[in-house]
Amino acid sequence: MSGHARQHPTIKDVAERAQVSPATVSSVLRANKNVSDISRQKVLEAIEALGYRPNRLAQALRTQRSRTVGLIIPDITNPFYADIAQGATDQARESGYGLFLMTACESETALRQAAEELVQRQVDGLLLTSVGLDYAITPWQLDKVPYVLVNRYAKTAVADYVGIDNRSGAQEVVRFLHGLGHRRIAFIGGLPHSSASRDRLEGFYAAMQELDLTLSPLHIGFADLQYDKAMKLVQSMLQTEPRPSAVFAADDMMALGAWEGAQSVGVRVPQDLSIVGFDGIWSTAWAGIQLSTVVQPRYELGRLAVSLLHERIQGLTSPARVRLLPYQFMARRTTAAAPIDSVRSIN
Amino acid sequence: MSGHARQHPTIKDVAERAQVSPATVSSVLRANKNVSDISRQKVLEAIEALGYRPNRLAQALRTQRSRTVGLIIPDITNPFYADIAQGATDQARESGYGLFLMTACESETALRQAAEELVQRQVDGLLLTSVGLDYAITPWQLDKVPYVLVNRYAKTAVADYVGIDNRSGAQEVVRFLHGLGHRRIAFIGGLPHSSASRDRLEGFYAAMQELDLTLSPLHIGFADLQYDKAMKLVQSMLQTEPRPSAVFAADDMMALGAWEGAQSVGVRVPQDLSIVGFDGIWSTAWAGIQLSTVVQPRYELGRLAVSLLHERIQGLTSPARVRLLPYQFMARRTTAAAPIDSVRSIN
DNA sequence: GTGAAAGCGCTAACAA
DNA sequence: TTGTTAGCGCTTTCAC
Repeated sequence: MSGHARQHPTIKDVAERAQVSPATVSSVLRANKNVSDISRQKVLEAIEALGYRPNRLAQALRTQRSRTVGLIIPDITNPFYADIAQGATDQARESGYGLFLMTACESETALRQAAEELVQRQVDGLLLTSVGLDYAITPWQLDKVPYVLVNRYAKTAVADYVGIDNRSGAQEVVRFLHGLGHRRIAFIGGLPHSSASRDRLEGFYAAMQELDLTLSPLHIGFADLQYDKAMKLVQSMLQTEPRPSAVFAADDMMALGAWEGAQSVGVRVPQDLSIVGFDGIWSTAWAGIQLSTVVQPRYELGRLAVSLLHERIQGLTSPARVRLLPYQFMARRTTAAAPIDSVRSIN
Repeated sequence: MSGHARQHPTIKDVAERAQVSPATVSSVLRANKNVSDISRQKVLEAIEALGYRPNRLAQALRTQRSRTVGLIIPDITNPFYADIAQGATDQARESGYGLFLMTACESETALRQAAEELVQRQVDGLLLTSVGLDYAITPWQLDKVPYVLVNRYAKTAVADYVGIDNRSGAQEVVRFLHGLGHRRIAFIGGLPHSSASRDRLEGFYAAMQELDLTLSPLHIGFADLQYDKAMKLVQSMLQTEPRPSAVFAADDMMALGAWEGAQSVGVRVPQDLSIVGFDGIWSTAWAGIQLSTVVQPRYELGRLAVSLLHERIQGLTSPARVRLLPYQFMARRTTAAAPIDSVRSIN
C-alpha cells in the first residue's frame, strides 16, 4: 500500500488495482510468459486506467541492459557526422535502442571523458567516430562495453570498423585530375592522427608516385577539417610559384574553404584552379556549389555501425570485423582541364 | 561478500576494500558530508585500485533524478536543428546533464512516441523543436516532466518558449525587397502547422499589405521545408505571367532549392530573380552560396533552452516564459534590384 | 564521523 | 498460472 499522491504509478499500483501480483504485471508487460487471458486483461485495464509507464531505468538496473547506445562524434554541426548520426538513430530505434549523444571535440581527453560518462550511464554499446582513438580506447578494452568504430579506426583497438576505402578513393581523385591535365596538385589534409586522413594522404602519395608527379612541400598542408584554416592555407599556396592548378582537400568542409580562399585572391574555380573534396556531404550537390568530391554512404555507415554493435551486444564474439562500403567519385563543376600554362610546364 | 568475477566493482566492493561502510563511500563520492580525511583517503584509494565507476542508473533510480534531458528534433541532418542540438549539448554538459537524442519526423504520432519513450527513460526534462505540438503535448502536461519549446510554440502548451520574432523578421525581408524595387514577391512557406512558418507568413502578409503590394495566389505555396519541393514549386511559379521578381522562402533549405529551381529553367539569380531565405544556416555564408537570409542565433537558442529547462528542473514554478533572441537580416548575393520590366509593370 | 537498514521500481528464480 | 522473495547499485534517514 503506497499509493497516495505519488508522482507516477508503479508496477505495484497496477498490481493492486488489477488484483494480481507485481510479477504478473511484469509478465504481461514483457508479453512473454504464461499469463491467463483473464489476468492479462485486468492488468491491461489497470495500466490504461492509471496511465502507467514502465520505468526503463529500473528495468535496466535489474536486467543489466539499458537498451541504450552511446554515440560520440566530434561535432554534430558537421554535416558528415550529422548524416552518420541520423543513420545511427534510425537503426537504433529499429533495433530497440535509445541513443545517447555526446560531442567530443577532437581531443583525446574529451573523448575519454565522454566515453567514461557513457559507460557510467550503462550504455550497452558505444559508437566512436572521434579521433584520439589510438590512445584513449585502451581503457575500455578492459570493460565489457562493446564498441564499433566509424570512419576512423585505431591501430591498437580490436573492434569492428565501418568505413570506406579511403586510400583508393584518394587515388581515384588524383588519377582523375591527372587525366584532366593537372600536374601540380596540392593536398590539404585533415587531422594527421585520424586514420581516415592518413589513408587519404597515403592514397594521394601513392597516386602521385604512380603517375610520376612531383610534389612541392609547399603544396601540402593540414587544416584540421576547418573551413577557415583551409581558406588561409590555400591563399598561401596560391602565392607559391609555380602555383598548383588543382587542390585536393581531404574533406568537403576544407574544400569549400579552399574555394573561398581562391575566390578571395581572385583565382577562378575551376578555370584557374580545380578543387576536389571528400565525403560528399549533401550541400556539395547544391546548385550554387556543385563540388567535385568522393561521396561516402554516410547514412548507411551509421546504420551499419549500429547493426554490428547490436550483434556484439547480443554476445557475438567473432574477431573484429571490417566493413568497407562502396564510395563514388563525382566529377562536378569545380574541376576542369588544367590551364594551358600548367600543362605546358610539364611538356 | 559478493565479489568473484563480477562485471564491474560496486560501491560495496569499494567499501570492503577500504574497510568502511557503503554509506561512507557514497558520502565520499558526492563530496558532500562529514567524512574524516582518513576514511576519505582510504575510499579514494580503493576506488582507484578497483577502477570503480558509479552506476548512474542506480543513482538515478534512488534519487529520482537522471541528470538527463531529452532532445526531440525533426531531423539532425538539417543544419538548423544541428546547430540547436550543438548548443543544447554544450549547455547540457556544462549544467551536468547528459543528452538523449530522438528524431521525430514531422508527425504528431512520431513526436508522441518519442516523448513517451523519453519519459519512460526518466529524463528530467524535454526539449521540443518538433511540430504537431498543439495536439501531442497535452498528455505530459499531466506528467511532471518539464519541457521547453524551441523555435516553435504551441497554443495549448503553457511552457517556456525560446525563439525569435519571426513575424518582424519576415516583414523586414519584404521591406528590403520592396526597397530594391520588387513588386511581385512570391512566398514559399514551410509547414503550415508550425508556429514559426505561420508567423513568417503572417509577417509577409502584413508587410505586403503595408506596402500596398498585391499577391497573386499563384505566388504563394508551401514546400514542407524540403529542398526538392521548393525547387519544383519555384519552377512552376516561374511559368506564371507576370512572374515574380523575388522569392522569399521561409527557410534556407527551401531558398536553396528555389535557387536550383530557377537555375534549372534558365532564370538567373539575382539578375532575373532575387531569393531570400530564413534561419541563416552556416552554408548560406559560403563563397559559392552567399544567400540573403535572416540569421537566427541557433546555437544560443539551444543553449538558452537548456538553461531555462534547468531552472524548471530545479523547481522554478513561475509562469511560462518567452525568450525572443535578436535575429539579423543579411543582404548577400542572391538579392539585387528588380529587373526593369518588373518595376515598369507597376508604374 | 560512521554504519545498519530500508527502499527507489523493476525482474527472475523458485514455490505454491 | 500465480505469488513470494530476493536483489540490481545506489542514497538516505537515523541510531550509535
